[in-house]
Amino acid sequence: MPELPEVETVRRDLQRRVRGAVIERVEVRNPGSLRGLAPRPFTGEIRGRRFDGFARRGKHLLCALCSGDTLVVHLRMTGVMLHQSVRDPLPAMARIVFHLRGGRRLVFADQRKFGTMELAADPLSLPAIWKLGPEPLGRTFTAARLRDALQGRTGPVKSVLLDQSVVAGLGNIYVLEALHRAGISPKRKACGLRQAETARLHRSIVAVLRAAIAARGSSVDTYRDGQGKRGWFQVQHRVYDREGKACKRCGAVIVKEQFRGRGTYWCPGCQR
DNA sequence: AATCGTTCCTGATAGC
DNA sequence: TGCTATCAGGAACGAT
Repeated sequence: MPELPEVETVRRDLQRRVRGAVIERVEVRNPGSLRGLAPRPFTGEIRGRRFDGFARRGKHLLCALCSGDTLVVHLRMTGVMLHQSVRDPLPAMARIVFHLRGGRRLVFADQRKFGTMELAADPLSLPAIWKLGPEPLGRTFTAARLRDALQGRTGPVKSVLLDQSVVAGLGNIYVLEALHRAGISPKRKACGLRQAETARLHRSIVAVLRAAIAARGSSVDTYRDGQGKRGWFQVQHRVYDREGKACKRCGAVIVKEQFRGRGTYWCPGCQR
């Protein structure tokens, strides 16, 4: 599923290939993807505009239009943003299609229809954006800041790291991968981590995200980049989707358990 | 204020 | 073989 590294990969693809493109027409094939907004004002505001640039905040893709408005996209579990030629077959799960001048299009496809997009004059006015915690690859995300955020949180560290107001952009895959690298069990109480463990966790989060971006993300299931290609970080996973396999660090068998309604992978041998 | 369960959705898959 | 039940999960939401 698209988390920070996947959304960042798509952002870079679109920045390189779609920036400057003019939208001739918007096709709304699934109005539900527009988060309750009626299709008519949506298409009307976008038609004829130019994509000025692509930014990212957490897992949100921010598409700036020349009108000053921003198209805020969240891919959730199965969303993809595919830049293709009009000669290419339209994906079966195409939900919103931006027909671009010059024979190309930008397709928002989404199997499970959980993904959303909305138009905002100022993205910071959206709760989903202003409530976000620090960018884990930004200067404000320090070990001290992570330690502060975990203080007073009695829930399991895995759940707390999935809270987007603590750190922005982590999902199930990278939380579990970071916890393994840090040697910390997902079930540990967040506020119970020692300072050295918090420091290790901070380093692990940064390291795993950087490595995943370098590998263009994890294509465990439906994730694809802006050209429809797979990422390859999944082959570097140490716990996620590795149930029953040997831990690459200590050799113990990786276990999977439903924990708080989510599949949770960890190594009982080296995660304490 | 934090936390927990529920809900949304549909293709893939396991089980019979 | 073919059908059906189950599963995957980010985040909003309501209840506690």
